[in-house]
Amino acid sequence: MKHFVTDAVQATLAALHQQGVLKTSAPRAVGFSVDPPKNAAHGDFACNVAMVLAKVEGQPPRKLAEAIVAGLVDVHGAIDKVDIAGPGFLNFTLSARAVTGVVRTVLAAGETWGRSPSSGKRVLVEYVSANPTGPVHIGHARGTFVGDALARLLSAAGHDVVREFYVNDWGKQVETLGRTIHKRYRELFGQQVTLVDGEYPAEYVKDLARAWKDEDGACWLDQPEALWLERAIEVGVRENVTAIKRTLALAGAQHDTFFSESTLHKAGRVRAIVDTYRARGATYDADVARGTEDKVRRDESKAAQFEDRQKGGTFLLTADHGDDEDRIILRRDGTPVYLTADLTYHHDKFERGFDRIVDVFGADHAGHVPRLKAGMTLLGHDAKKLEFVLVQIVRLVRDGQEVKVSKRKGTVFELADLIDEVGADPCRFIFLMKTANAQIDFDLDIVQKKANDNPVYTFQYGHARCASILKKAAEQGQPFAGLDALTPAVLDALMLPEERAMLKKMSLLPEVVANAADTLEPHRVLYFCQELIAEFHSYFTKYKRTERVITDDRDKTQARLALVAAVKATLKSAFAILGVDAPDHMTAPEEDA
RNA sequence: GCACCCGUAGCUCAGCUGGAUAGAGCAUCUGGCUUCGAACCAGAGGGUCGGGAGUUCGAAUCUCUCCGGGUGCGCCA
Repeated sequence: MKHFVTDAVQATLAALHQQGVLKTSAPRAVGFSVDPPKNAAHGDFACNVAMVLAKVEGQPPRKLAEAIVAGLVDVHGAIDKVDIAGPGFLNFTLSARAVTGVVRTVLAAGETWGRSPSSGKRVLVEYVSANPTGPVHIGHARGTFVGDALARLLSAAGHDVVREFYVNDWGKQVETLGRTIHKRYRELFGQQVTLVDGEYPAEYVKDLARAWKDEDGACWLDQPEALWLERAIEVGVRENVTAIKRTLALAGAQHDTFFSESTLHKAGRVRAIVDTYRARGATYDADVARGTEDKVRRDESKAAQFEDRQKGGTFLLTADHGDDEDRIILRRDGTPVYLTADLTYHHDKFERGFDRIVDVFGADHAGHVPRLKAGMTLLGHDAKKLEFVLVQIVRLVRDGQEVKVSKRKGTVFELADLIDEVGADPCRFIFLMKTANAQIDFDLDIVQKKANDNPVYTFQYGHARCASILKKAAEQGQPFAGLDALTPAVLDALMLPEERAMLKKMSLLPEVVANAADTLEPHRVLYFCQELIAEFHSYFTKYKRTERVITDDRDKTQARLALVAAVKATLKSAFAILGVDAPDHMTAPEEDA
C-alpha cells in the first residue's frame, strides 16, 4: 500500500529530472521517507522528499513540493489527493479502493502475511549455548527467548536460518564436572567423599553419577583419573545436553545443530588455526601483550587478581583491528585458551558460507565482540557479517532483594522451574517486550502475581475475539464466504476511519518484520501487534451499538468479516513470528474479590 | 583509569535509524455490559525526554562534554 506512494514519488522525481526541473542527477539516491503520519488529519502517508531535496536543489522545500504535486505521476492510480503542509511535507491521501484492497492482499497471504519471499540468504543464529555442566538456568532465559524470536524473525524475513547451540564440552569446567561426577559415583558405592571448592555441589550431579553407574557398573571405581575422566565427561555432558534440550523444548525453542567444541580440539583444528595465524604473520611470542606492560588496571579487576597466572605465550594481533589489546591464543605450555577454540568455531561458521552470522551473547561476554571480529578479520573474513546481540543482565529480585544465583553454591534457579511457575508465553513476553540491550529486573514476586494479568493475555484475547466473531457469524447463518466473494464493490462498505486505519496498519506488517529482522529487534513486531489490537478493541467497542460487524446487510457483513479475518490472520502470523500461541478461545480469569 | 550498554509519565518500557501536538501498559480517579467475548473500551491527571553545548528548515533520535546506574577489561569457559 505504501508502495503506491513510494512508486509515485520516484516516478515523479524521474519525470521532473527529465524535464529539467530537478538538477539532482539521481533523485532516487536521496533517502526520502514515506511514513504514516501520527496525525490522521495529515492523510495516509507523509513524504519528506521536498525537504530532503531542498539543500541539493538549492530551492525552498515548499517550492519543490509544489513542483512535485504539479507534476505528480500516479503510477498505480491510487492517490486521491496530495497536500503540502508544514515546512514542506507531502501528505498523500489514497483512494478508498487502494485502502480496502489490503483486505484481499492480507487474506490471500493468510497466516503467512508479513513474511517475505525467500531472500536466498543464509543466516546462522547461535543462542543459549549454556555450559553443559548443568541445567539451563534463569540467566539463560532472556537469551533463549530473544534468540528464538530472532531466529523466527529472520526466517519470516525470508532468510534460510540455522539455529545453533555451541557446546563447551572441553576445558577446565567440564573436567571439574567429570571429577565431581566421579565423586558422586564413588558415593553410590558407599565411599566417603568431600567436594573441594569449585566442584559442583548441586543435586543433579548425583543423577549424572547414577546414570553413569547404570551404564558402566563399578568398573571405574578404583581406577586413576586419567582413565575415567574422559568417560565421566562424556556421560555428564551427554546427560546435561539432554536435559538442556528438554528445557528448551518447554521454552518453545529449538536448535537445528549442536556444535561440539571438543570435536574442534580432537580434529586438530584449533592447532591448525594457530598455524594459520602464524603463517599470516598475525602472532608473536611474548610474556605480556604489546603495550600492556604498564597498563593501569583497577586493583579489584580480575586481570590484576589473576596476574600471577599469566605467564605469556603466543599472542594474536587483535589490537590492530579494534581490540583493546592483543589476546593470547597459546599458553606458555602450548595449550590453547577458550578464545582460540572460539576463533576456530567462528572460522568454521564463515567457512559454512553464511551471509549473516548472529551471536546472541550475555552482556558479560561483551568483551568477546572485538576479539572475535578482529580474529575473523585476521583470517581474511568480512567481520561485518558477524553480528552480536548482547542480551543485558537480568537482575533476579525476590522480596525486594537481589537473588544471587551461583552454580558454585548449588543455588541454581532453573529455567524449567520458571516456565513451570509462570508459563512459557508470559515468560517469553516479559523478555520480548524490551530491547535486548537494556538491563532489566526480574521480580519473582511480581511475576507470579502478574502471571494472571500479563500483557500476553491482552494480545491473545484480541485474536480470540476475532475468532469468536467469525464463529458467531457462522452460527447466525452468515459465515465468512472467503476471498472469492470479496469484490471491490463489496469492500467499499469499509468506510469508517477506524477500518481504514486498521487496513493501513496491517499493510505495514511485512515492512515491520523486514525492519525488525534487519535490526535484530523482535520487540518491534510485538509493539506492532499491540497497536493493531488496541485499534481493533477500540473499533469494536465504539461501534458495538451502531455499526456492528454482523448485520442484515449481507455485503457489509461480508466486508467486515473480511476485515476481522484479516486482523486475525495478521495477529496469528505476527504471533508465530514471536513464538507466541494464538488461541481461538480463552477462559476469563477468576474475579478477585 | 579504559571500553561498551542504559537514563523518556509515580512504576515498567516504546518512539519506525532526523520529522508535524513525545506514546503504550501498569498504578490512581471518573464513566461504560438486555444484543457480535468487559482478559475490553471511553475520559482525566501525570513530562526541564538526566544536565549543558553544538550540528540544521527541524533533535528524545546525530556529535561533544559533564552527572547518575550497570557490565566488562582472565593465560576461566
